[in-house]
Amino acid sequence: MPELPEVETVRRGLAPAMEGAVIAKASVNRPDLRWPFPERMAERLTGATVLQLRRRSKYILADLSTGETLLIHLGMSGRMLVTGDPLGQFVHDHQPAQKHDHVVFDMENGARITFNDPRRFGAMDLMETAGQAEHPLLTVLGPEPLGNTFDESYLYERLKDRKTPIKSALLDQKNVAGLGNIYVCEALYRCRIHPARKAANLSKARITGLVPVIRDVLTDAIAAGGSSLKDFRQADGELGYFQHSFDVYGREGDPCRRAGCDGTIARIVQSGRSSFYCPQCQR
DNA sequence: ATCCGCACCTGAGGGC
DNA sequence: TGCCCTCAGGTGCGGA
Repeated sequence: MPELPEVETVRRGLAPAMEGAVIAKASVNRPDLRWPFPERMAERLTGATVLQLRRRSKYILADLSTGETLLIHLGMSGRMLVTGDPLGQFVHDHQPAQKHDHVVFDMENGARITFNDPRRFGAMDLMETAGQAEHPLLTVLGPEPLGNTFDESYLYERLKDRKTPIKSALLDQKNVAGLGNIYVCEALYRCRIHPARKAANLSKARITGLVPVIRDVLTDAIAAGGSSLKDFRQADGELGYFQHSFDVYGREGDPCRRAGCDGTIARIVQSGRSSFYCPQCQR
């Protein structure tokens, strides 16, 4: 699943097909993903114009002409594929329905958006646009890592008393919203911080040093179109490229890429998730 | 208030 | 070929 850069890549891929376009027909092929879909979801979407596609953390938010906002989360394995368009702007003809195609939007402009999610950890919900700030999935989120309120003093104050490992602290969406397992590993590597270090034991300089690095890692990944692991595709079906830029994620046993370091990338398990790091240069 | 492990699912890959 | 095991990008929840 997609972390912030992959979700942003999907949002950008969907925008030309969906923004300003009418949902001619919404098809909902099962009652739920992680949670039940909202009441009458297909009817509430059909006929609506998508005014704007936004992203908050790993959520895509579609503001509709009906006064409602559609919330979409891709979970671990969710994809949004755009096919078939009259202008030749998008890539493929409509494909035959695939296993796990759970929701399909046929747009009046000829584009089709297919939400496919084998593991069904994803989610969709509808809320009033005016009241979206109160949505339970959104209220708990910390600041956007690429936004203005995520800065050095914020992160230091937020983490300086935490006894939890820095890895866990950065994965906690209440502290900063949008990082996942890959980009936390990569950011800690760039900062030479061992993932098991307690946040409270890190100096102020080391914590604040994470802020620009987190921004850089995410910005670089967005520029590369995200990373393509097992399940992720851009909305046009193409692969992202950032996985070729991973310094540590998935590189257990491979040599550290830092100039002058002869370490070997190791893997440990922290709260059930793999952490990749270089024991030689991350302390 | 924090923190950790569990749960929710399917599919891919490796070993035998 | 098949079976069994492990692992996978997330995150809400209950209990410690």
